[in-house]
Amino acid sequence: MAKTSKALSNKEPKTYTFFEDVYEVVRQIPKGRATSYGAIANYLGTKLSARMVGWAMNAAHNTIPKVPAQRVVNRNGMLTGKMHFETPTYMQELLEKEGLIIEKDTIKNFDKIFWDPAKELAL
DNA sequence: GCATTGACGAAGG
DNA sequence: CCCTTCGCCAATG
Repeated sequence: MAKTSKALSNKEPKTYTFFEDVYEVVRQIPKGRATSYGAIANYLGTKLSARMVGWAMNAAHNTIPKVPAQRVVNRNGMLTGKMHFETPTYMQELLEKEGLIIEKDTIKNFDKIFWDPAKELAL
């Protein structure tokens, strides 16, 4: 699990395990909850590279079904990636529809709705 | 093949 | 408390 693309650089760079793992976790985030890149990275064992999670999300735009990336924000609860959506406001709208409260591009009560995969999915 | 960048995060000043 | 720097790994120029 969580193998790097280098490890499987056979000639089919489509088996991005790391990316798929990220998508899988993100899709399991319950409605009305949110998590951070670092939390996912921590769950995947690459906590020192939370940036890779964000990088994975960048490619998530082509995945089917679409990954609810709006539920993934930075450790501050800020919608840093909203600019990568179809529209800069789409991310916030989706979250608000799920019952979350966004204030100044930041999720209110983020510490309460925070969903930690390493804890909730804790195996 | 080296330098820069990036949807992050923790630490230091 | 705000801002800067460093680390991490992969992709891109």
